[in-house]
Amino acid sequence: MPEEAGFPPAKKFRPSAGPPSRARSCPPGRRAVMLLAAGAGGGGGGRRQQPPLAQPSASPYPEAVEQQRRNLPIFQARGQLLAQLRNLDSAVLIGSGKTTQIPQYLYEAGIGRQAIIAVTQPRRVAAISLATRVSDEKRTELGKLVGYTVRFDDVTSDDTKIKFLTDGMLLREAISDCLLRKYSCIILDEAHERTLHTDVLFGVVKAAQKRRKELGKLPLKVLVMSATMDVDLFSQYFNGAPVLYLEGRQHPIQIFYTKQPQHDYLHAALVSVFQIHQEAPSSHDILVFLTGQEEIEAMSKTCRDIAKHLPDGCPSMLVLPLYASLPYAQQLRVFQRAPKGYRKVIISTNIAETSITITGIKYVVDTGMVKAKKYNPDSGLEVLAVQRVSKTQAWQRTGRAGREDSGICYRLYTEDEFEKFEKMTVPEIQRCNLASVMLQLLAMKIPNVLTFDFMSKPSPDHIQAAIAQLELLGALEHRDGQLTLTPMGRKMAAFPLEPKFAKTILLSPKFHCTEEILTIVALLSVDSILYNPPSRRDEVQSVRKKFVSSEGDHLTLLNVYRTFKNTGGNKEWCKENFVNSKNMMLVAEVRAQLRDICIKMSMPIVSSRGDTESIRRCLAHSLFTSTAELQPDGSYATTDTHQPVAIHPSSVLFHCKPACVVYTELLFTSKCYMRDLCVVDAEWLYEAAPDFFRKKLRTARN
DNA sequence: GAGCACTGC
Repeated sequence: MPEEAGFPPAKKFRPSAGPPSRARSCPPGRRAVMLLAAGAGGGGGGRRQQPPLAQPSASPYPEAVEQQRRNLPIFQARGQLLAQLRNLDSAVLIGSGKTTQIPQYLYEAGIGRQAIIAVTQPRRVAAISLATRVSDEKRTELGKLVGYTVRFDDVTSDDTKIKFLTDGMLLREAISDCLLRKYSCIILDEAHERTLHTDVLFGVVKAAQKRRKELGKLPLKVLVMSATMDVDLFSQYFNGAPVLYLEGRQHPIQIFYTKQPQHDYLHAALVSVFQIHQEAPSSHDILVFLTGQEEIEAMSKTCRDIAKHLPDGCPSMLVLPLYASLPYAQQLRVFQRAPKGYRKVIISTNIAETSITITGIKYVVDTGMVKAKKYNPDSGLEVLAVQRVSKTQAWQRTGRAGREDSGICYRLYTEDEFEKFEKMTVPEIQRCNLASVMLQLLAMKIPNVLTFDFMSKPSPDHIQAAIAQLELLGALEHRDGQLTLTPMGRKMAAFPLEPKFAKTILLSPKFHCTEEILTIVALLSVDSILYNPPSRRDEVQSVRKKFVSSEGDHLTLLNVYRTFKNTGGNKEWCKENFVNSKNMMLVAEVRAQLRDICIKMSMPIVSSRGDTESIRRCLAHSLFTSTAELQPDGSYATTDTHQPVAIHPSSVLFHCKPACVVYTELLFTSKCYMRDLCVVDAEWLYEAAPDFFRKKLRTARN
């Protein structure tokens, strides 16, 4: 074992259930408990294992499919499970390998047949692949009995009874029907991830269930599914719902901690990788968790360099970086089998923790660090910082080593350090701007949004900051002591956008530039279309010159999009111009969706025909809360709070000194950076919001 | 003067 890291003897545990002391016994005091033996039966285990977009194949032998379903460990509990679920309003299910089977069991037993059974997922690919798989198992065409709904893609019909959908999509549906009348049963899967949308859905679904009961309508059954044991909160929240344990198949994983704390986790990771590399058979792949692109690219290069000079008899090494902004074709390489005699070493962000599942991983090296966003409601500032993972996250990483067979996990921290990690990751709802969430809840006509029944309540300051932001955008009014949406607010809620971007679109007809604003907002609402490989920086700069606008990033991006469209945009063009084609395609889809919404609202859609000033005026009028001015000493400060800020190095204005800018995002990394800037006239801002600036200037002087 | 974890509508 790596000497410098100083690993003591291993500990064994079973991954999906957390620490061993709790894995095999159920906490006392449960009303209903079910335990299944691990390791029984064949078949696929019911969990998605294929890479994104891989097509799960239908078995040519239908009987075989049915036999496979019967062989799943969960099948033994089917009768007992159904007997309980039939009579319950709500239940919490723990364990793995159940997402494909539970909805089928319910349907086959005639539970929830009066309407649709919904299964929500945090991610699109999961909703699509699960629906595909279940429709195969039912031997029906996808979109008939079993279908899915995700943004831009609705594969359902009047026959659909089992519907997989993203939780964000179900939340959208709740805006037009907050009682969710289409559904008899809602299964909230991957609840342990506590994504923003899942957390809001908890509240919306609970309210719908209660209201339907009061009105004597079709009852709504709610099942919460979690892969981890920390479910007390779920059970309490859903009125003490019973917890059912379903132990799935899992493989033992040995864990090694370091003897000493590691001050340099990158060096420790490097040492561990090469220790494993020199000892283990080449077919055993390694997955390393680091925090970000730069770190990962640097470590990849170092690994490749060292691997060139290893002694004879050592396997070759195939080093593969993995992070979200990596072009799709390069991401796919992690799924390919390495050539004979090569070991795959995948160096990844936490994208490999949940979003991407790679088969064949035998070793996990966990640095215990993650880059994550925090939000400060006082300043409205988002801080992106490297920090310790939570225990839950560490278990999740460890589990990645035991998906097909037993595995080994090296934790580059001591056991004492691990014990001091936070138990759970802070739910997203407590670390992000809540303006969108509040707008959506108000659009659902939920009575007291300020006291909404969240499972993990955000602080009152946090909610108040979101309300204040919506007020500034003109979305709210106080009527009869209640907060309600203005007509503007209702229109804003129709767009799948941050409220300030929805406002930008709604203001654009006044400036006769809706065509351009639709493009700009679409560009801002997806990940950057610009691909910046650090090793080819000079090349990127010279290619990008032709698009650059001295008026800022918004207009530069608009130029890239226009050129892409005018040259009949294809992947070849994207590659030559360092444009991420996947994101570019997405921009076109988003734009079309936003345009449709405008048309439904009977908004006039006109172009400014080359007049860029009107576009900048429109941005100034909608983003007036996010502005900064040049100070006498050459630095920048925000107009409202005089927070010192700097132009982000990715901006086309990085080397320029415009007097006044609007930005779309403030991000604190090593400094407080403004991202996506547009040059504006200070006068336009005062014109846009005279009250706001008068008040701000006064407080600033005091 | 020098940099951006991950989803989703």
